[in-house]
Amino acid sequence: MITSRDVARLAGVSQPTVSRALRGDQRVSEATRERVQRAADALNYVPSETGRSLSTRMTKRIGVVVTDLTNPFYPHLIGPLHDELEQHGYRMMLFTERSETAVASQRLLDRSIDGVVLATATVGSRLPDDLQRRELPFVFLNREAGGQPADAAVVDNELGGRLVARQLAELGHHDIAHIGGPADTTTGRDREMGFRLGLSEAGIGLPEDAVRRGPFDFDTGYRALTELLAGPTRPTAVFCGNDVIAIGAFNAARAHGVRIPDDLALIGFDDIPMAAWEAFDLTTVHYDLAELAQEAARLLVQRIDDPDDEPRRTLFTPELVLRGTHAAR
Amino acid sequence: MITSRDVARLAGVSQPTVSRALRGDQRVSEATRERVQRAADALNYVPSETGRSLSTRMTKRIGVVVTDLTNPFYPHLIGPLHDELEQHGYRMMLFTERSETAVASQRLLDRSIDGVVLATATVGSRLPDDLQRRELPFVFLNREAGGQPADAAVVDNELGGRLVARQLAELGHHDIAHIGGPADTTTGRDREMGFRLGLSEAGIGLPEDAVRRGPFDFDTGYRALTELLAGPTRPTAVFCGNDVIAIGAFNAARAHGVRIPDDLALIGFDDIPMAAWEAFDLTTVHYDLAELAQEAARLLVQRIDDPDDEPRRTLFTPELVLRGTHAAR
DNA sequence: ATCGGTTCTCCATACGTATTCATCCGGCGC
DNA sequence: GCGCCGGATGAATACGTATGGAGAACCGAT
Repeated sequence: MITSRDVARLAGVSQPTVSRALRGDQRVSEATRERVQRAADALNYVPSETGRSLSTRMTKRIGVVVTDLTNPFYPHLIGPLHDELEQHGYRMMLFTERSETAVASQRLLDRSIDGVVLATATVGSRLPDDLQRRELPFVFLNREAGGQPADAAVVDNELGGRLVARQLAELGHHDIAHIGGPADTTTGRDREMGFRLGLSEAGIGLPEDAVRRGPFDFDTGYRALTELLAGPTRPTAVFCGNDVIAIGAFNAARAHGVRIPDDLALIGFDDIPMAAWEAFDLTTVHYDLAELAQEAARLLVQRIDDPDDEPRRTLFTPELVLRGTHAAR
Repeated sequence: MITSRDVARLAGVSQPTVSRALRGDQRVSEATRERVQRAADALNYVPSETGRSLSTRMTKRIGVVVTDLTNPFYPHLIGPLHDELEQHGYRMMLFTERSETAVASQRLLDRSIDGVVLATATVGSRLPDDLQRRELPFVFLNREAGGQPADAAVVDNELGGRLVARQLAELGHHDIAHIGGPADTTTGRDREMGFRLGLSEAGIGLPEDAVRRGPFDFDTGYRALTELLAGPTRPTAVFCGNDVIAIGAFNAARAHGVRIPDDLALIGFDDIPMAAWEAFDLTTVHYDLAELAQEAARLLVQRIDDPDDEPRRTLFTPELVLRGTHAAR
């Protein structure tokens, strides 16, 4: 393996000079810098990231914690996140939070990363506390965990739910159902809360047996809608906790011969690109997903640069996108 | 920061003993091991991954190179890949190969990873050569790059294309089109080649203006089908280079009022979960995507353990899944 | 010629862990 | 009581880079 010593020997300088020259330190003369650069090129030298990390105590790596990668929602966060982090000189390590075991959190705490993006926080989670105790900077993306105030890039989920409620009320719906995300996620909880508030402002109730909850995935929507259709009072409208659930519900509707939007209005949340496909043409709640991820990256990078700043929470304002899956009653 | 020295001091032993004790080295007595373990627990000690890497010259990290994360295909590779790598004690770093600049490949060659999974190889790419020159183990996943023989987990794309051709021939189609992937990918090339061969065996031609090519994404399918529908001879069947293209084409068909499968047969490739959704019910070429990714992980881990083994190429056999997007002419 | 002040380079060392080799100890056989 | 053996531990060092402070070389001014 080629080290900075080899380069130093070839260039006839010391190892520290190589280190400084290649990083553009002003204290190295132009002539020396060129000589070193030539030697480095000749040897195809690439500085060891590990050596550098040990010395600087920075790894220039960020851990990103998600649960299920195959959920179509996350790639739309991870993609922009990756690019934004790269722009700031950071690379991305992926972690799945399947089981929040001690072992798993060890892997975050072994100083192999400079910070963490929590994209799938749950309300009871101990992970944020662990990170705080270790002084490992982190930021919430999309969901929060309650508890201590911390950096976060999130959507005004309550407002989003409220917008949907108003729209459905305006369209004349009364028998309304909700297929929401898990109760221990802020996205699940707040969207439902806003929806309930919006409905009650319009004088519409949301009985508990018209509410289903589950993971933010296709199956949740598929199964829950199947159940709702089999129930005593068929809803005429369903608000889904996110687009992936809505698309699950959409497919269940099709499987049961229920026409959308004539028989059933369906509204999602997130406006992932798939929602706009002709096959679905899903009415949903829009916000800038890429911008959300980028903001999280920026917040985290700033936190790393300045650990003692006040926590900052960026709240994105959602808006309703009216497409083809809603209709008047 | 807590180091092994702190643990050593508290336990009343030397630093090397801490290192040995915590890793279960047999040469440490049971009594000492317990004492060290208690001290480590008391201090919440987590060994520094960086220090360890510098010493062992292994990082237990694998780089995964993809192009576009938001393409719905890749998550189905990355998810199982992540899990399989984790089982072998490796973590995953994500790289995007947007521009194959020198800088980008530096990031792979700085010894911050023990191996690379190339999921989006292109035929002309210099990257595999660079890796080989640096003796950095790598494996091709899904696509190959031609050139030197190397470890690879791939599907028999030619057979897959041939299966589709036979099926369409059997259904009586004559005016057939193909919307394929890029010509510089083995998946694009070989699927098209197999398709051509299969068609010609059945005495059916595939004129060049019935073939469109582009990235394996939604837009390629959408745009290409729109063009084909506007052409002089409308095809009655289209074979798409993968499911994502097929779903793009599906949506274009819907946008133009073309009924599937009555007006147009549509066949994809990969059988990603989305293909089975009722909304699409896509006839496609199936293989075990998760197993493919896992095999790539296994091949890479073995290569790392044994750098001088013969290169191994695992070829998965695809089969046609008949769903609802094909019909007899 | 001496001095002060730059400018450039090097020496020494730090970072945290793993490993090689030496050492120490007790126990055993003769 | 001597030597030997094996088990357990410690001292020294390696891994590759970055950095603080010291030193060398050079310049211009006096």
